Amino acid sequence: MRLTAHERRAKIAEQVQERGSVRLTELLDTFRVTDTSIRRDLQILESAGRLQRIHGGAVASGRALTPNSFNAKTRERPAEKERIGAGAAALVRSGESILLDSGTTVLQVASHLPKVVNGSSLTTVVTSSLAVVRELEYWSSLHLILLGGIVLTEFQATVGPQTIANLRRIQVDKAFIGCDGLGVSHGLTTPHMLIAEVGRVMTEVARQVIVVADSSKLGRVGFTPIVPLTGIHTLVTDTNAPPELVQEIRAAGIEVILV
Amino acid sequence: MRLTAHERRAKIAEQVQERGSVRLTELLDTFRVTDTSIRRDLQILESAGRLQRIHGGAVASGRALTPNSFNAKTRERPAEKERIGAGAAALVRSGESILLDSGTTVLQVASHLPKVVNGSSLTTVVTSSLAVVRELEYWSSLHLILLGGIVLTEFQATVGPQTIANLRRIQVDKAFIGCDGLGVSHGLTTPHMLIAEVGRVMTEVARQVIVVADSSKLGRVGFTPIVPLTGIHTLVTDTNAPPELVQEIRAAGIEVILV
DNA sequence: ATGATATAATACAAAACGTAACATTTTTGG
DNA sequence: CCAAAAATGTTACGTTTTGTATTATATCAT
Repeated sequence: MRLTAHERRAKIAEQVQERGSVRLTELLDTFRVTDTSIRRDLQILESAGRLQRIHGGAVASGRALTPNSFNAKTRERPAEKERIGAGAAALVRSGESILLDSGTTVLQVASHLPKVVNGSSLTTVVTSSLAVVRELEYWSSLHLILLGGIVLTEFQATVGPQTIANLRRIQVDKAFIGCDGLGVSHGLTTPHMLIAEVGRVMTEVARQVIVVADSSKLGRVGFTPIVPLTGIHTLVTDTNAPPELVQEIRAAGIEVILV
Repeated sequence: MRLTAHERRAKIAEQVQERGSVRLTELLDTFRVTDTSIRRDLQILESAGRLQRIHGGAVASGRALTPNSFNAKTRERPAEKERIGAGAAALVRSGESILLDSGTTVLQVASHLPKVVNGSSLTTVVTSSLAVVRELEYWSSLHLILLGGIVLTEFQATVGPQTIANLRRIQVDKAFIGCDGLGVSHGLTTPHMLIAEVGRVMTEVARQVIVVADSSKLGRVGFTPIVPLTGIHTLVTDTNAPPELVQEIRAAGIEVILV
C-alpha cells in the first residue's frame, strides 16, 4: 500500500524532529518512491520551516551549521582594510575615549590602535563587537567596555534596546563606524536594521565620527540607512576610490583621508 | 554506515567545543575517511569560525594560546564541574528564560543545556560571561543576550554599572550563580567585588536562584559577600560534600541536589 | 643545525548528489 | 465518467564531495 504525499511528508517531518537528521537514501528505501519525489518533499518541508536540507538529506531546523559571514568578510580586500585600519587608528590621541562598531574594517582599527601609550594616560574603548573584545582583551592598560544586548553571531555584534540604552549613557571623543554602502544622496547604509540603529546612536554620542570603508563601498547603496552624510565628519578609504566620488564627498563637507 | 559531510562536520565542531581540541589522526580513525576530507572539514569549520586549526588538528576558537586564570580554573575538578553542570542544566524547562553568571562551573551549565527543543518553544539565555557566549553562540534557536559593561579578561566577564543597569530591566525564571565560598554564616562569597555585585543583582531579578558549586567551596569563605544564604533557593553540588554541612544548609531552607 | 618523519597544501579525476525541464501517472471534484 | 490538478517519474546536465597522487612545509630526535 502506497502512502499519500501528505502522509509521507508528515512521516519525514516527524522522523527528522525525532532523530535530528535523515538520509535521502534511507527515505528512499522506506517509502519506495523515486529520489525526485523525496527531494520535492524535503523542498516543501524546508520552505514550510519544518527542516533544513543538507547535501545527502536533511536536519532538524536550527541544527545546520551556517557559514559565518563575519569571517568571510574579514578575508575580503584584506590589504585595503588593514591600510584603512592603520590610517584610522593613527587619528586616536593618547587619553581619548573611542567607540568601535561591529564591522570587519573597524576590527582592523582595533588591531592597529597605538599600543605604546606615551605618558601615563590610557584610552577607553567602548564597542558592540565581540571580535573587538577578543582583539583587545589582553591589552591590560586599556579600559574595555562592551555594550550589552542581543548577540548576533553572524555579525559578532550586540544590538537592540540594551545596546542603545548603554550607548545613551556615554559620551566619547571619536566613533569609528563601518558601513556597507556610502554615497552623497543615500548617506551610510548597512544590511541589518538593528546594526544600523546602533551605528546611528554611536554617531550621536561621539564628538567626531570617522567612517572606515574600502573603496568598493563608495557609491553603493545597502539595505537600510544608518545616517545621512551630514552625520559624519571624516572618511578613511583606500586610494582606489574614484576621484570624482571623493571630490563629491569632500564637497559635502567631509574630510576624506586616502591611504 | 557512513555519515554525510555535514553530519561529520557537525560532530567535529561539537567534539572540539566539548573537549577543547582534537587531533587529526583521531578524527581520521573515528570517521574512516581520508585525511584530505578531514582537512577540508577543518578548513570549512575554521572559516565558519567554529574552531582554529593547528598543526596536527584543531582547537576551540578563543581557547587557543590564551593561558589565563579562567582557563586554568576550568581545569580544576573538571569531573565534578561537569556533573554539577549537567545536573543543574536538567532543571531548565523548555521555554524558560535563564540567567548565567561568569563562573567556570556555570559555563558547564551552559554546555549541558538541553539542546533538543521539543515543540516550538525556546529558551532565552542572559549572561555576563564571554565564555558562555562563545559556548552558545552557534545554537541558533536560542535568544542569547549579553549584559554589557567593563570587560574583566581574567574572569571572562562583564561587570559594573552598565551590567547592573541591564540586569535591572529584566526578569527571569532561573538564575545560575557560581561562587568561591558558601557557608551558613557567611552566605555566598567571591574574590571580586564587581562580580559579587553582578551576582547579587542576578539573585534579585530571578524567580529561582540556583547555586552551582563543587564540594570544595562548601564551608569556605571568600573575599567579599554576594548574598546571604537566604537569598538562594537551590544548591547543586557533588557527592563529596561533607554530610554535616549539607544538613546544615538544608536546615537553612535550601534545596540541596547532590550529583 | 640536519635529516627523518609527520603533517599540510594543491591539483585533478571519479563518484555521489542535486536541479530543472518535461513526460507520465494518479487523484480529485463536478 | 472526464477534465483539471496534483503527484510522480525520466532524462540530461550541473555541483558537491571524496579519493589519489604529488609536492611543500613543519616538527622532532639526534
